[in-house]
Amino acid sequence: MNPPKPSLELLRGLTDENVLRALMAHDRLTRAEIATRTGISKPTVSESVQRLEEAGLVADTGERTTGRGRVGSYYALSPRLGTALVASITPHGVVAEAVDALGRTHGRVRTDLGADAGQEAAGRALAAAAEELKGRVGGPLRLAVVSAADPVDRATGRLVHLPDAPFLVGALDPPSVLADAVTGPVLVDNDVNWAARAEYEHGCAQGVDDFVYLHLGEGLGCAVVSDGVVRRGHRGLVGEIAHLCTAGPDGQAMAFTEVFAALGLRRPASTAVDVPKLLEVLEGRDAGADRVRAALARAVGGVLSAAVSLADPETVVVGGTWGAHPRMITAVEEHFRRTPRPVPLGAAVLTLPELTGARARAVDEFRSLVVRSARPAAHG
Amino acid sequence: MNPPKPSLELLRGLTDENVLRALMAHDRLTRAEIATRTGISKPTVSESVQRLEEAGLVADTGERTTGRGRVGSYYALSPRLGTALVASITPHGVVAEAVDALGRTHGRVRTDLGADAGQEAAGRALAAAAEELKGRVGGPLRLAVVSAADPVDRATGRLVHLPDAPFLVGALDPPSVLADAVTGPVLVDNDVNWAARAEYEHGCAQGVDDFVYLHLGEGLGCAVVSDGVVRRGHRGLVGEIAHLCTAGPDGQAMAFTEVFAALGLRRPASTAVDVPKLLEVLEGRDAGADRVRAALARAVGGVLSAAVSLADPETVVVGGTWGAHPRMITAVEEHFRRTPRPVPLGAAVLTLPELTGARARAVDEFRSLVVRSARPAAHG
DNA sequence: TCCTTTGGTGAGGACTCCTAACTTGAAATG
DNA sequence: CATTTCAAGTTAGGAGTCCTCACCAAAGGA
Repeated sequence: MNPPKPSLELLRGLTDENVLRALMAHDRLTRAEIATRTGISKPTVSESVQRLEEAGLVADTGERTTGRGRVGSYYALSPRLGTALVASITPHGVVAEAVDALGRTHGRVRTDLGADAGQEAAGRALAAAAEELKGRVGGPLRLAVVSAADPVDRATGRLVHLPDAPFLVGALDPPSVLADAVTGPVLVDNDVNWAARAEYEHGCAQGVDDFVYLHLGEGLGCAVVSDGVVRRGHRGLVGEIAHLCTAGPDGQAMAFTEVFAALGLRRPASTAVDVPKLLEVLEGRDAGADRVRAALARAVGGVLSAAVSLADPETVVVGGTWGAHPRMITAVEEHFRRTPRPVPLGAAVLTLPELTGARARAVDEFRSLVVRSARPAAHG
Repeated sequence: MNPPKPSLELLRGLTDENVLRALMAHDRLTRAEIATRTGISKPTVSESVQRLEEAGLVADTGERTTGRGRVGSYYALSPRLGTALVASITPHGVVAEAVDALGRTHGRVRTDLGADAGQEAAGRALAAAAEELKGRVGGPLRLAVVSAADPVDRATGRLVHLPDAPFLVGALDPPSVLADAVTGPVLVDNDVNWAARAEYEHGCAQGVDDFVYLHLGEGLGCAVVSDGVVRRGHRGLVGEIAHLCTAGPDGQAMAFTEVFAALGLRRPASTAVDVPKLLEVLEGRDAGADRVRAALARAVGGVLSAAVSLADPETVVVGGTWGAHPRMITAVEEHFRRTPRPVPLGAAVLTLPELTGARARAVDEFRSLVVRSARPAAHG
């Protein structure tokens, strides 16, 4: 609402931020290089570097320039800044990494979980992975970004069990599980949203500010990217499409998840999609397989009509264990092309996309944490 | 990506912005009052006021303080800043206003259009209204914000005719129609989006950062507010729900607009909803009316399931000629309450909401235009 | 008439950024 | 090996911005 109050302190903070951002983009720079990169004069940069060195944010690497001219000192972000934790939790296991402010990965821990490991095991694995990484990188974990294969409450970061949706990871509260290992905030979101971010930054939706990412796997979900940001909605449940009203096998209206029940494609005693069986059908050659493929295409088409109406995407990206299957893409596209408002359709291209997206967010968040820590007096 | 470069010019610009924003919030202030309101020191404010007066943005009103102490001079935004045009175009006519940077309305013009006036008449009425207002306020129209009762292309501001959707206002290109009367940018969006903004700022969704506004009138539309902003999507067609797949009268899946065809509630030779007939049914007491009401509630319920899945709203606001009808609200709520993810439902409360929303945007936009004009050298 | 009160101005200081010139020390050059 | 070249970094000085503090001016109240 109100513009910031002008002050010389604000100006100095801006100089420090420029210097820090330069050192986040290039791992080591001399003061003269920082000056040319930022466009700030050499004396001002020198002052700022001195301030930041005293504050412990920047350190002389000990390396020196070689070549003609005076020997220069290379500076870099202090290794004592610590790292950020990135973790992905799926029913199959936990993968965790530590990343620094330059976006470099400093370690990776992987824990496989048995089929019915339960949420306690997942929580323990996450906490253990964090401790392991903390020890390995030898510095504090300043924040964490967690991906979970379930809906996440936006306000608390806890996993949410919605009616008639599979609860793959189970009740888990990452912020409290990680409270001991991580000194700062713990950001949690579901894997589909992180995957969408990854496709936006490095994948097939690069630079597309408005798109929808449809995830079709054991669970059914999607992500909505609007104006370049993954939108989460009030509770963080954007994209939980299990109950979206769509067309069933015989043309009757039903919830998306019910379509799989009607087609006999649910896992026994569960609301999760029976992926092996579904893939078998996708490959099938008989008339029954044709009928199921058509029914799936029609059901997905109903979901897409909703996505087009409510998100107006430039493209739709389809991912997930069976969603990205070529025959599925073809079937959906063929159906979708004949609707009143078709949109280009593409298959997701990244592997482990949720980790990529979470990592990108962790780096962003860690960087602004570091920049903020350079201005202790800023209260706005 | 990169923080702004620190410079003394930036600091000065910030002071000027603080002074201007203070004068936008209170129509006349002395320099001492500006200093206390902004928290900036008196000498600095004095310098800034002098600069802004020389630049023609601020003017001595000639009024003087009364009471104890030295007589102070009241300053205000210069009347030569001009005004912003706000206009709403519906099939029934054109309403236009001029607003200044303080948010005060300076004139209102209303032109009724005959039932089949056509788009040329609408365009002429809009241009005439703009000229009339320009003459009446005696200054330039620096920008325009237009509401139109049809989908609007986000990139060009032109109206779009979607298949099987009524084209109420018709082909119209507000930016070119207003090019002569308005010196600056012309922002166009559809009435539903503006209405949602109005309900967000002054209506029943005040401060609710994530909600969906459903408009049920001759046309069918909705607005999605996410993180406090009306989202428009890639082409500006968020909320064009005519083809959203929902449940028909007998439970079969069909496009939302087709439900009205199936119920005989479309206007002859058109895809617009026959509102008088629908209202008659809403009031009806026989079994047929019950059946139609149930069918409408079910169809709207399907749309809401999509809205909940893809936007995760905190509340849903229903407006429009028949959508806000008490019996409609009741019927929809009764149905919606029994779904897996119900959300509080409310009726829209504002009259002429699209004008209110467009006016709010016009004031915002005009204010930042004025602030920008105080920093001629800012290139970022 | 004198005191109080308040808007506005002036002087001076602290601070930030910049340009320009200078210092430094190693590599290139002869 | 002496000299030149070159680039990193420092120093000096100046311009500009904001602030505090003191002061002035003028109207109202005592």
